[in-house]
Amino acid sequence: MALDGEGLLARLRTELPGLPEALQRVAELILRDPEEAAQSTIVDLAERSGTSPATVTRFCRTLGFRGYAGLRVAIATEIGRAAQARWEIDVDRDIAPDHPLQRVLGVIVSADTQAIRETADRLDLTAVEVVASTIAEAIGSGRRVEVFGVGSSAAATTELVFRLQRLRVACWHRAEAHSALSSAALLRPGDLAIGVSHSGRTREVIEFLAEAAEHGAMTVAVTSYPRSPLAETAELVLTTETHETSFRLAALSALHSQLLVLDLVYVAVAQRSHPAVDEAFELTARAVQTHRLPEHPIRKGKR
Amino acid sequence: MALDGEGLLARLRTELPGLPEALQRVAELILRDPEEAAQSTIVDLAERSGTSPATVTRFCRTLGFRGYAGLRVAIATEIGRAAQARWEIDVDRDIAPDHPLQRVLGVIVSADTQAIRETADRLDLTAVEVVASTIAEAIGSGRRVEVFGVGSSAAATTELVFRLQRLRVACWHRAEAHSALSSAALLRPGDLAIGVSHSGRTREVIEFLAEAAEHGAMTVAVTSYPRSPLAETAELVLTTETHETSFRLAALSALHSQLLVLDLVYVAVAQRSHPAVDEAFELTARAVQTHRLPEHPIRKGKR
DNA sequence: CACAAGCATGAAAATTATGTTCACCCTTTC
DNA sequence: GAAAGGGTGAACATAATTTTCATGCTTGTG
Repeated sequence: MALDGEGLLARLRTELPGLPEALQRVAELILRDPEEAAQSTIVDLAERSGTSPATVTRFCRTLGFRGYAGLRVAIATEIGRAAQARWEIDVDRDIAPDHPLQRVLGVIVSADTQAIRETADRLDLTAVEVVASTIAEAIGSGRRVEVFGVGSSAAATTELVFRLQRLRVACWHRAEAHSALSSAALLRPGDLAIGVSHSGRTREVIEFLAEAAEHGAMTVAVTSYPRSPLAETAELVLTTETHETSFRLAALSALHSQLLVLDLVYVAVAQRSHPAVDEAFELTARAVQTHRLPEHPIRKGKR
Repeated sequence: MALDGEGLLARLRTELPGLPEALQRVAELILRDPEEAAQSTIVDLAERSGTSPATVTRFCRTLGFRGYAGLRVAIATEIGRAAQARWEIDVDRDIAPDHPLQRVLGVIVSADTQAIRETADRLDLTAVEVVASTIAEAIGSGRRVEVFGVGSSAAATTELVFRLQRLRVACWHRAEAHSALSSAALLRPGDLAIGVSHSGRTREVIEFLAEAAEHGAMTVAVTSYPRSPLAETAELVLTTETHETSFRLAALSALHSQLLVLDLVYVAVAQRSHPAVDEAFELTARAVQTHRLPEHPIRKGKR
């Protein structure tokens, strides 16, 4: 969407503590009943929050809107969104130690789904296209794909590699910085290096991409911050949006965003390597099958 | 909302032919670009539709709104709804080799978000409660937590372990079946074993849980099939729903569901281990910090 | 401690947007 | 072809929004 109020309510909640007192009162009022706020005139809002219209205007400006109308529309948009998505009613609250599980779950779900949706909204499909084609070309051609991510991002990279290998892509994930750097140094033009880091500031990953670039490989960054050092180092950037409601939540949902992006890359590669690879697909599926117990009629469980 | 705009745009389209000419022009303009309409003042709208403000007011009344503000909010709400719905529509389609990326993305997003929501809907919170408390008790008490999953599920388990370790839980993830079995054999009453398998039929994982149970550990299965052998082996079952639109998609979104469940477990443990652990949390965050390049000036969001 | 500098705030003025009235025009109908 | 009736916009009235400005409060400094 062009003009977005995406996560407006979330942002309000986040920024609320940093706001001057009068503005806080306005924010609270809006958060307490967004629907009503969207209907109110600026005077209403001012009165009910015990402030003045001038303050409300300032409030809008502070949030980056041109004026009250902008805020109103943004709130209304959010209401529409929430109405459509049942789970997002509880949107964007933070988690406190004493919150019941039901609520915690609601918060996590909304953070995750919103992260996924926003990532999808803003993803640069052209870049994905390029990445996928490059990987697809690497199949059976002796070209290599090196993927690197540490900490939480490692889960995403492992998964990508695991899947790409099923497609017969010569693809590796390095568990630690040293071997990642060595592998990067062995890359050549035509090869591909993918670095994943939520913050875009993980030194090891940046060095990994830089090393790869130096040796002529194409470099791709997967990060939430398109202006981070990692992004600047890379040729192509795939942006993963996250909901900055709280630091902890952002970290959790970042993984979902990363997976989404990498899933798409994976599927796109599978599409582009058709049909030679469909076979590889089936083969690996069958190999795994033998480790599974046979499909069987369902036993009536005790639980 | 009192006068709601449910399907406002649809209604406009329906009623358009029956409207007088000037009002039609207004309706068309709105339908052509609802977003822009929501941003415009009544004068803008009048000018661009070649009518007068008076006409636009009449238009609002005709539709049952109290005035222009009402219409505006209704349009904005619709926009939000549409934006949200966009990712929900594509459900139940499959992916074919020739589908464009945009569509593939839509299918993946809807499969993932739906999997997340359904998992949340059906999750047995009581079981989560028990698991979380057990893990929380394990902190600093010499009790152990062993987690095992192979293939795709390994990503989820690695992540869980990574996070739990930050909370000072004595927690391990085994990379392969043999060491998983040995570790399971070393478990004792009070310890916990978590086995993750989408299908619930991965032999290694089942054996792992069985071994753990034999030694008196509490056993938890995370699987999409609550009546699978894995589930029957385990004491507690956390069910991850997936959308069975296609085999491939189910596998992709299964990971999101697993992550959701394990995220919840993680947060629940963090809650229950407060406050001794808040410190551990900060500490690890800081240790990682030094590997990051310094934070840089934050973009104060324009608009 | 006095004082300046800097913000936050609301009162009131200025501007703009919105709603209302009314005169006109174009159909339609008899 | 005249009267009735709805549709329309110009002009006005009202209300909402924005801007300006004076004031009080905090913060840092000599």
